[in-house]
Amino acid sequence: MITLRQLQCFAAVAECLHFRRAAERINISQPALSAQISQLEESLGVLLLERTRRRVLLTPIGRDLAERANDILKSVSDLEEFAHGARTPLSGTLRLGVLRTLGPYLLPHFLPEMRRRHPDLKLYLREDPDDRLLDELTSGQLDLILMASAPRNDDHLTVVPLFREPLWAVLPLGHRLAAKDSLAQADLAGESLILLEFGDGLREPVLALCHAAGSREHADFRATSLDSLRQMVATGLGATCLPALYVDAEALADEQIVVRPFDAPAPARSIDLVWRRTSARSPEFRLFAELVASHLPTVVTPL
Amino acid sequence: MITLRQLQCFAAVAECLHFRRAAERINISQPALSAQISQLEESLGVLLLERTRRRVLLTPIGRDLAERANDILKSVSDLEEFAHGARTPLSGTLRLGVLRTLGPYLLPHFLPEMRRRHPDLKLYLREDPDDRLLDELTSGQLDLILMASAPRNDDHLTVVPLFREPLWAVLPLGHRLAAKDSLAQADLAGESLILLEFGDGLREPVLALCHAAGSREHADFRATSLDSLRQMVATGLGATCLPALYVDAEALADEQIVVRPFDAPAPARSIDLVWRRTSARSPEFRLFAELVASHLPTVVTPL
DNA sequence: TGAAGCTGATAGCTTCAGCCTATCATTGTT
DNA sequence: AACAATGATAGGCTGAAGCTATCAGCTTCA
Repeated sequence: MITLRQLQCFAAVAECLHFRRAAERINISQPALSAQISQLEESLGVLLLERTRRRVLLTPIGRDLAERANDILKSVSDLEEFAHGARTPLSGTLRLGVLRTLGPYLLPHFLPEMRRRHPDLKLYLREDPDDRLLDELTSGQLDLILMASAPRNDDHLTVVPLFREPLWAVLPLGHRLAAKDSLAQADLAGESLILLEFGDGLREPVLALCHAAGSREHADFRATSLDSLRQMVATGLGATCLPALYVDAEALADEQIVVRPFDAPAPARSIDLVWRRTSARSPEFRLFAELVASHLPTVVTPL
Repeated sequence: MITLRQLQCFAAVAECLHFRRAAERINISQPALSAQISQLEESLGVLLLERTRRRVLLTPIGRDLAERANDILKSVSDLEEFAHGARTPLSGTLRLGVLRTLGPYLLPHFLPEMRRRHPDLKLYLREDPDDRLLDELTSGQLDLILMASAPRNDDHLTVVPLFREPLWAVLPLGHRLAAKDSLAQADLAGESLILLEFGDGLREPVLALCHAAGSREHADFRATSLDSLRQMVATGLGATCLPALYVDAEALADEQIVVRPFDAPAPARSIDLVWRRTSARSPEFRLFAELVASHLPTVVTPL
């Protein structure tokens, strides 16, 4: 195996065409440089330099190889510079997983500021159900995830609570509860609520609400996205609960539905930032958490 | 400075995500590999791997660097392979200098065969006057030159005589000598011959011929190329002598002029192949010489 | 719950690659 | 003929890189 040292020495000689000057340039003695060149020629099985006692010339092969050597040395120095630059926090590539019911409504609040403060950060975003997110985090396919109610009993994970996101009641036009400005949970007694599938961090808190309020899940329909849920409500299929960030971003402007807050204590889901405890970039991830926390809209409750 | 060994070790671990298997793959012990990785992380100032006792993951930076490391290793292995392949004779790039009055008429005779037998040889061609060719050869800008009457007293050079190229008399239509099938040198007595400038290996032998035959250089005209020389003769400006390869390739078909050979011993120029004695590729150059010599047309005399 | 089996890290030792200084051998210059 | 410059060689030292043996943390399974 040839070494970078050999290539470095060779590149120096190829440029200076003079052993002593080349040796001086890379701060070694002339014999040491001679030895490196000899070894390179030996292991390549090719004469790179044409030595007259009086001067040095590159052989034809030497010319080609000198060019390649310089390219390689440049790549190495790029790599080193890249690694050095990567020590600045929140730069490089970060693979962030996020719930489908959360990402599109939360990220716009902090991504512009993130880009402003950490222009070298490249975010790879992946939306998945919570179980998949956890799998991908622990298997190393993701570095960081945003999810609801992250598991607290797994000491491989670091979980940073970010905020509580309240749920809002979403009713068809002309619903009996639409007349009230805000609802108590008990107002939903007897209602059939349309729920999401598992995995988006919403089904569970709404089911809990049902249990507490004495309502139940709509028997015939189960939605697969917040938008379809909203549209199902708009067609009069029934009522539901939607998270505050989505309501704020999408539902308030929809005149086909009625949106009402709950009285305190409002039902809510908890959003956490999670990473592997062993991750080398924990400090950066805490920075990430702080940045997200400081750019939350007023519809959610910081923790 | 990081080393290729470190990159190689890192690339192996990045692929296997397992120290022992990676160590086995590159045939070192696991502790040795651990040490290499540690040193790489140390010198880059960056954690590349996330070590759980149970398994290994790449950090985000590690992923980027692994890709770069693989690129670099690939370049190195390409370089090695290139150098290895370059040991086959007459491959790679060869910078050949040649006289302007020779190249276009000689090269077509052997270049096709050269390409067939040595498909990996890339020829860089340069046409120049003889003094410039010698300068460029000794300064290392050329590897090999084809010229006339190369200097025999310079023991920095290896000179291989290739062939003698006879000169032919070239006359305007209706010239008094056009009636003869072939000329004796003395037939030119009293003629004014149009000559080339210095440097193309033709002026000197024709001047010698003038001296021997009792003719002289045309006082008013001196040509700068064989084609212009031919055209000057065609307009009746005077007679001249042109080399056999040119005559064979270009002048025989020209009906505006008359071309006549000389009786033996015909005036001629000697063509040599020349390289620096110190050149590492001397054996290949001898091969080159043989190939050229074995593809000469019958109009020249092999040596 | 405790033993067994992985994992990567560490310790102690050996070898050899890489470097230095000093000097040689060749060649071109004065 | 003496001198200067250049790359190669010799001898000796240091430290990097490798090995074997072992440790320490974790998982698995009886």
